[in-house]
Amino acid sequence: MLIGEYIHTVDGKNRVSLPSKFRKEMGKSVIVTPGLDKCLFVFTAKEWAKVSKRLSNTESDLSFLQADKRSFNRFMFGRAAEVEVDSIGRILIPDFLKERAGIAGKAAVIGVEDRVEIWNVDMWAEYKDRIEKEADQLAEKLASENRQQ
Amino acid sequence: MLIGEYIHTVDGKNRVSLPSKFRKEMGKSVIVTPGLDKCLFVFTAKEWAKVSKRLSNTESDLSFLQADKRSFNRFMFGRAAEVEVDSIGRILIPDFLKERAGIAGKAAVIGVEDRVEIWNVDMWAEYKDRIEKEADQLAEKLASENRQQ
DNA sequence: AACCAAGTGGGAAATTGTGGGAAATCCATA
DNA sequence: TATGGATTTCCCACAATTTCCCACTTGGTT
Repeated sequence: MLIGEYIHTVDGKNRVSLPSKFRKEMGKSVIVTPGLDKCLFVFTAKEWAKVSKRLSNTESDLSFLQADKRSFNRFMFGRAAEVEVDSIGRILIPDFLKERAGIAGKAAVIGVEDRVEIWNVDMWAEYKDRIEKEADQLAEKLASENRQQ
Repeated sequence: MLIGEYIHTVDGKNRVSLPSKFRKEMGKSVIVTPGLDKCLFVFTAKEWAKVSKRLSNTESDLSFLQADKRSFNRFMFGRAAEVEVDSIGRILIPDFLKERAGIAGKAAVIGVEDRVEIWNVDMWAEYKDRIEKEADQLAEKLASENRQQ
């Protein structure tokens, strides 16, 4: 399971070290995609297989209108990149993704159960503040939704 | 069951001894997360599995499509850390968690049934005071209600 | 008093994160 | 097709941090 927060540098060649604790699980090749909320998602090959299968399956129960779905898939697939993990555990962030996430200098690398997210450090700090404040409300809400199921 | 209060030092390398009475139950690897009231929760691997399963609701593979779930997962996993218990029963508190809990020098290590909590000593003292006063008031209130009957 | 267990501290070794140079590849142009 | 330049890939090196191990101290027990 991928968990925890790490602040790593993005060097002049757009390389970011994966935290050593993640390396085993990440394997030697990963998929980087634009994520939701202005971060980047990094999936293991295995997770990506799951995700892409679910997204491309036209009979899936995802409540997308077909047009929306096409757009979303362009967003996810069209801008995804398969990148190699180098011999000492770094990945290379393609320019357009780096730009999209507003990443430069330092980046927050976050383990979120089965994927990794890469954030602009400041945005991550802000985001954390916000979710912390909302946490209690959110927990209650999820709990009540659970109850209703 | 984990019970009792211990004041332990957090040394220059961010290490804290688990009370020897807790060690057997904690195993060799635990999960540390930000808890409520600015303390840290320390779960056994087993407890964590329960907690995270209950909260993360993994039955939908694409939970990242829902904003609520994204937030919550980042909250749960992004700020947690899996840490090894060293050969003599200490754990290492990651900087970002230590900071969040305002821990330095000394920390209160509290057994709370099925998890351990780590507190800034002063905050713990205050919290205890408050609970105790509330308990007193509550007792008095109950007593006076009784008297009036 | 001697012993044991628990908590604390610190040194040495191993690992991790970072930077940068050299080799390989690609691309445009002559 | 050959050439020069730029970019990418691969590899090595350094510094800082982390990990591992051992030793000291304290307090309680026999």
